[in-house]
Amino acid sequence: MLRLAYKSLPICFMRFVALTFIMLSKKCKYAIHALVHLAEKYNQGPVQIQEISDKKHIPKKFLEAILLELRHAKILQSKKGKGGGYYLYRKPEEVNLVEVIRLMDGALAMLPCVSIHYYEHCEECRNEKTCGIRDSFIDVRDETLRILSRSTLAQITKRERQLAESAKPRK
Amino acid sequence: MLRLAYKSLPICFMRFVALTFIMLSKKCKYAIHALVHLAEKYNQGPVQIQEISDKKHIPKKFLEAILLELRHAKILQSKKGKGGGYYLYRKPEEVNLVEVIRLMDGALAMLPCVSIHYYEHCEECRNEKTCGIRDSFIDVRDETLRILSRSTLAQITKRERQLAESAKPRK
DNA sequence: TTAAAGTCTATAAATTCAATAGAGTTTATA
DNA sequence: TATAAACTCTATTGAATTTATAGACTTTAA
Repeated sequence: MLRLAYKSLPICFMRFVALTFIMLSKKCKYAIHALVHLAEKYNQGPVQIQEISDKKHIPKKFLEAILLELRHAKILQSKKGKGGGYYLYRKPEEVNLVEVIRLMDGALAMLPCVSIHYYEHCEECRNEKTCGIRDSFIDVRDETLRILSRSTLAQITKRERQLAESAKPRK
Repeated sequence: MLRLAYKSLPICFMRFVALTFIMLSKKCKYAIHALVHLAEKYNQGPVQIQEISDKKHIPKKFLEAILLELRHAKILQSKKGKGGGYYLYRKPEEVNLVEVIRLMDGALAMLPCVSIHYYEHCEECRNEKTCGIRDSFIDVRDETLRILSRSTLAQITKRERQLAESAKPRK
């Protein structure tokens, strides 16, 4: 994720460094927003890429590729030809953020050596058994998984309706 | 963080894509490992860059820049000239992973719109007040902060000693 | 005075991210 | 059955970031 946050540091190559954040990629954010849009339109027929692109301000060509990937993962289904478009392949309750993030960005863990799906041996610690750093990141991973697996498209759209309701001016 | 995990996908530009993970950068991992090493040698005089580089398998020149940055953040102190090196500026109890990660990689939050230190308005959701996506990521952020702020260098080295002890063969 | 060790500026190579171009295929419907 | 709408797929590009290296400079102990 690119984001310019200028730091004044004496080291040349770090002086006007754009801080990279440990954040979701744009691709992943786009995917989530597109899915939420489709969840709102669940059971209302196919939605065109152009509509999602317009509503969520996502570059159309980039969105095409993202939706295609979601279709291959059997999260979305599409209908080709005139009157076609994309729609959810499963119920909104059955799609959670863990699956979407893993598909788009890969591991949820902050270190490869604590990742469940993308595990990789850590170069720096000689002995994983006695590495005191891993524990904290295992805890973070588990909490993240717990929270994001509860966040389904159904839960998100429900929450949006609640927030919209409470934001309305009272009679 | 670069890591090659090949996916077989029909889309050309995503076929042999190297999955990017939402992970700590190498720079940040190196920083943590270097700090743990210095915490182990707390109050034992300056430790040379070369020693840390050798022990933790970190490229020396890269490590130099990292240690310098940690010194500017008043986490480390250095001694120049012969017999010089780096040592902790504060007690190991007073350096936690939140500070180190924020310094090296920036925000801990997974989305700019839920970040405390690097907040940025979200382009995709028109109205932040009624966005149903933010809540989950606020929860993740808070749990991550809670866990990593408890992870101090003192806690990590203590844990390493415990693990080393329990890994020993019984008499 | 000299060797050891950190400081600093500059640059390079590899990789990733985000986006775009354009031809091809499928389908509803006039 | 022709046509326009809409998804599918391959390919490529440009910019930015990450990681690493080169080399001159400064400080200090002995």
